[in-house]
Formats: sequence, C-alpha cells, structure tokens
Amino acid sequence: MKLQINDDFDLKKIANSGQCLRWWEQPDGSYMNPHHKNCLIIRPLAEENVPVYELSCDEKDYAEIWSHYLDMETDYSHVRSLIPEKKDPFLYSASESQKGIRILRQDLWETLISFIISQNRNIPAIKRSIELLAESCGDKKTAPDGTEYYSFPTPEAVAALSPEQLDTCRLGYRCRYIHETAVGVVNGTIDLNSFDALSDDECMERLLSITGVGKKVASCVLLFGLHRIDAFPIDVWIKRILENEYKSGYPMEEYRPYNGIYQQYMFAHYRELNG
DNA sequence: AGGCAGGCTTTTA
DNA sequence: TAAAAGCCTGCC
Repeated sequence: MKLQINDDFDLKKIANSGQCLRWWEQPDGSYMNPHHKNCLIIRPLAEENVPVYELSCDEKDYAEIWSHYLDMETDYSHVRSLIPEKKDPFLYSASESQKGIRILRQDLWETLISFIISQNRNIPAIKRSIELLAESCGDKKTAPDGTEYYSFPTPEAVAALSPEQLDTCRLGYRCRYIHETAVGVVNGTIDLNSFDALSDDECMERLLSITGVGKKVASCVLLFGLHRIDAFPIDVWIKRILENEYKSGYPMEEYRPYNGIYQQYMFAHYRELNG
C-alpha cells in the first residue's frame, strides 16, 4: 500500500538511532524490519516532494500492526515544538538535526534481551550477537520481497539452548544473564504481560530485579519496549552531554513527559558530531 | 545505607 | 590498545 506521512519520519535516522537493532537497509534505499511474526518493508517514493512511502503490507495490517509499531499516534512535530529554542540551544539544535526519529513500539521481550546484550559493547557488535542468537534458535522466515531471515527467538527457545549453543552467539559474560532471563520468563518469575498495568517506577523496580539489568538497560527497556517516553537512559554519551552541555543541571522536570524523546535527539546528535 | 574499585567477554576502530 | 547504549560482586 501507499502511505503519505506528514509528521516527522526519517527511515535512516530511525534505523541508525540505536533503538532498533534489526532494521536492515536494502540496496534500493528501503528498510526491512521484522516485528513479532511479521516483517515490513518501507520504501520511500519521491513523488512531487510529497512524503509518500510504499509499504509491503495491506491497509488492514497497517491499521492493526504497523501504524502502532511506528507510533503514528504521537505527534512528534508537536513534541519538538515544546523545546525552548533560546533557553536550551543544545537540545533545540539536536532536535532540528535529528528530526524524523520516532520511538518505535517494539516487542518487550526482544527489547529486554537486546539491551542486556548491548551492555559494554558498540552497536555493530550488538547487532552481530542478536543475529547469531536469531540464527541459532529463531524461526526461518521469508520476507515480503523473498529475502530469508530469522525471527527473534521466543523465551522458550532461548531457555532451551545449552550453554555451549549460547556461547556461539558471542555473548561473553552476558550468556548467564540472557539464559536466566529467558528461564525466568518461561517459568513465570518474570511476568512480562503484567508490565503494561504498572507505573513507570514500578516497571523500573521489576526490571532492576532481573540479573544483568541495571539502571541504564532498564531505562532503555522502559523507553523502547514499554513506550514510557519519559524514561531517560544515561549511557556514556548522555553522561558526556550532561557534563559538557548542562553543567548547571538538566531540566528533567520541565521536559516531562517527553524526556525519552529528547534523549534520543541528543544521543543521535552527539554521536553524529563526536562518534 | 550507599558509594567505589575491579573484573568481565568480545568486537571495533 | 582503548573504548564500547554497563552490571555484578566484594569491600568499606
């Protein structure tokens, strides 16, 4: 189907933002991304300067799955318009240069495992481990364009892996965290379905009780897996930003409930400048 | 109680 | 060789 998108929407910026580790750029400039049991291909069409895209799904699947996944309910240009240009020139210029990023509504389980894997590693290495894990126990699928890929493994599939099999995914010391988390989800110790009904703070508390999940990973899971858009992950880059650009403090209270979206602008902007 | 040092696997630049 | 979308353990 064809779709015109008038709000902020930049495929490349979303794919490179670091929130999604399985968006694959195709030779023709389109992007393919698996989600649950489905896979979507989005191809930009340059038609008379109108932001039109060709999606590999039909209207029904767009309405039921992909519109929500792409967070089309949120008006990002409005969220950007709330940034005080003169009072906070750094955030303002970050939001201008990174306009087009959206916070996807990704699967909670996949996000949890992906960000446990992410700790103390750079993005190419993270993506590699995730693909190895998918290949080792995900299901082989065929994308709408005929490409083969592996779905993100279920908790049951990961829990069933032997230590030797997990070790082939180059997870290093995170092997134990991944395995214990998968087992916890399977046996009900970790009830991912219960999170939606909880407050941000309650979600944070439960996430922190998982071995291998600290404050940073938990914040990423809140933001990317539970769509709590006020969550503010502080990684090495954000830490540098706070130290260098906000010596007199960052106005967290003032920016509620959009701290997570602003964090994404700053993260991507700073990495582009210094990474 | 809360903060800090040291260690951890592997990849990337 | 240092750094990488950090966390855990042990120690104070």
